Amino acid sequence: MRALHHPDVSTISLPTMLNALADEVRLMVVRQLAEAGGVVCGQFDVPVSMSTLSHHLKVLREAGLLRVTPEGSFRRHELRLPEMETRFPGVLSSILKTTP
Amino acid sequence: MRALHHPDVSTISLPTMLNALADEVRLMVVRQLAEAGGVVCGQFDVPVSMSTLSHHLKVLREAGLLRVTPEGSFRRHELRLPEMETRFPGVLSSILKTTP
DNA sequence: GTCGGATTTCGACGTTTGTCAAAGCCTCGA
DNA sequence: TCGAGGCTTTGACAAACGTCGAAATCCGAC
Repeated sequence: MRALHHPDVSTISLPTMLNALADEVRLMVVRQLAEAGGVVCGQFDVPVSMSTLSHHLKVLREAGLLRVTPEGSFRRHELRLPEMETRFPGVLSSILKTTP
Repeated sequence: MRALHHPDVSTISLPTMLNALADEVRLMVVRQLAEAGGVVCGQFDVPVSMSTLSHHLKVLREAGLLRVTPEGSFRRHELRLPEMETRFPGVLSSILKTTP
């Protein structure tokens, strides 16, 4: 398995982060992660195909919002909330507080 | 002058708002508005042509972030911060607190 | 090693986006 | 009424995006 790249949050720009969150599907993913802690890829409840979900997860990961850890043949996804709060205080947390 | 449409903030979705803010130029505009209060179109300091700026202002207005009032031959732009705070508490204000 | 399940990558496709120059529209003042 | 200034609209274009199915990859179990 190729090592997954997780950018240092200090290198993430605000537009990059906001762009990652400015999509209905990705917002669903982030909300589900915030609620459930770690979520395995196949367990997200989203109305798109597996390959599209995979694409969205990549966008979120490259924007510094997700940490992905292989667990056997699964992949566990977690929100990098503490780090994002350090980089952009209040932004992600206030977004998560909005009602879907 | 055709009447300018300002959507009711209650009809704005979070992705729409975030998408409007997920652009370097539009973020510059919003920051300048937050600092200066009302800003006339021609006075924004952005690295794009007038027509492109006009396009970005339209995106921001349609996302409920701006109120535009004709003043003679000028157009005054204001951030709809209080309304957006009601709709999505903390989101816009925390974004404005980040350093450019 | 091989099979099967989980996930990603690859093409491909249509849509949306950001950009500019040119043309158009509005308002004010002469 | 005419002209000029301020802004928007139009038309064009390349680039980026969201989507899918099919093929490829990876991992654990048999």
